[in-house]
Amino acid sequence: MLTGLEEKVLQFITRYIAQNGRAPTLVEIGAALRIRSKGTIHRYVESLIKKGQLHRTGRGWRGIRLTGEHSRRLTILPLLGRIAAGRPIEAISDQKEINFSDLLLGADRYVLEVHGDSMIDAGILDGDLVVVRQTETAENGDIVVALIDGGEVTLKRLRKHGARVELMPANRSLTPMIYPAERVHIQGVVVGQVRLY
Amino acid sequence: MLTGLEEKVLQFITRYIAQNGRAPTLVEIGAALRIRSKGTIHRYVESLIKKGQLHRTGRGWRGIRLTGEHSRRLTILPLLGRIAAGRPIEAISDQKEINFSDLLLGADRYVLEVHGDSMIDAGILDGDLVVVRQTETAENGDIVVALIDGGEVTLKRLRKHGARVELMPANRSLTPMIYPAERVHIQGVVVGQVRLY
DNA sequence: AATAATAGAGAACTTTAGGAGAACATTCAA
DNA sequence: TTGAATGTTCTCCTAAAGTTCTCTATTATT
Repeated sequence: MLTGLEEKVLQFITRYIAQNGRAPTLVEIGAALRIRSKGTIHRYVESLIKKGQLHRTGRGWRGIRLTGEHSRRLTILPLLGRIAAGRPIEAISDQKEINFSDLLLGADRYVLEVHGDSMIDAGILDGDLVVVRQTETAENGDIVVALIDGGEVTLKRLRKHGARVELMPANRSLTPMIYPAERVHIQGVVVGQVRLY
Repeated sequence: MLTGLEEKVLQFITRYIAQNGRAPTLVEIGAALRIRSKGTIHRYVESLIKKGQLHRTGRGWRGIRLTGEHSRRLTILPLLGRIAAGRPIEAISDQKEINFSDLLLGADRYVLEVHGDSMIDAGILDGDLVVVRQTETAENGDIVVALIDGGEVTLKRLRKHGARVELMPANRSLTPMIYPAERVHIQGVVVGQVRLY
């Protein structure tokens, strides 16, 4: 059973690791809790270790870990909350994590740089990168990399109408392209989109 | 467990190898990290070898390699070419690679889920994830996470006008918000945007 | 009232991270 | 072959961090 302060120390350590990827120092913990003494903080940490909430890796600085925490991968970043782009709301702090491995892993993934504006209404801008999963089949509504007549490649939203295939740009000023199914070969499906600022 | 500097050395070596196809020299590593002593760098490299992050091929110059486990981190995907979203052009096949590590690396990065439509004209849609670099300073034109009056958080494009700060939504139907500089605190700058389909 | 648990301060000490650089050995390319 | 570039092995140093200890105060329980 944890005391009030032990609970707060543990919460702070948890949040710090989630945000910074490494443990805080004793002084950093103390600063957060308005405690000036390193010795006092040290006592709490030792107590939390004894109670099984924390453990130590080696004996260097910042050498404490949460118990049971799976090893952090570089592709996992903390999801700190939701931010309103509409009207201001407060950012929520929770424990979720975003695993980019889901987007990146797999030998069948590759990246294309998008050129042009035809998918702008789907939030895919000129210069964006799209992560594509290599496949020859796609569902209605997927954004696909389509090979037309074996020569040209384009990025469009797919709509199948029996023997005909509609490749729909996401841009109000452009019109859909309609082809017989045999002229269009799916090269892959967009599974993600990334933009670097 | 790696120390802060060990982590930086490893990141630099990883990036250097990805860019140049061969390992850096000790002096090159030192120059990147503003460390003058070869001996100090050598100590870090030895430590990373002992900790299994690097290994040596023979003993020539530039004779270090990334360990198998490390190079298996799939933050690098092949960039196969450009795809036209406007009118069809052919996909170019070249050797470039996209290094997502640049986006993901660093303990100062975190992710926010965007809620709302105010950045829609910048291609940031409701539900998108933005990768934020924690900082208190930003340049004109940056998309920033701004804390207003210490209470509310919002995502907007920054424009500074002397003592006044303009937070501009990227949505034609919304108007900019203008505040005295002291009411607005920058929490971070958007360095990337990711959408998972 | 006595006791135990909780809580904080801080002094004194040890250990670790990190940096500089000298001296020497090895490797590579002109 | 030879010298410059690179790698290796040292020692010395500092600041930051962790550890151990004592002293004190408060609060709840018996």
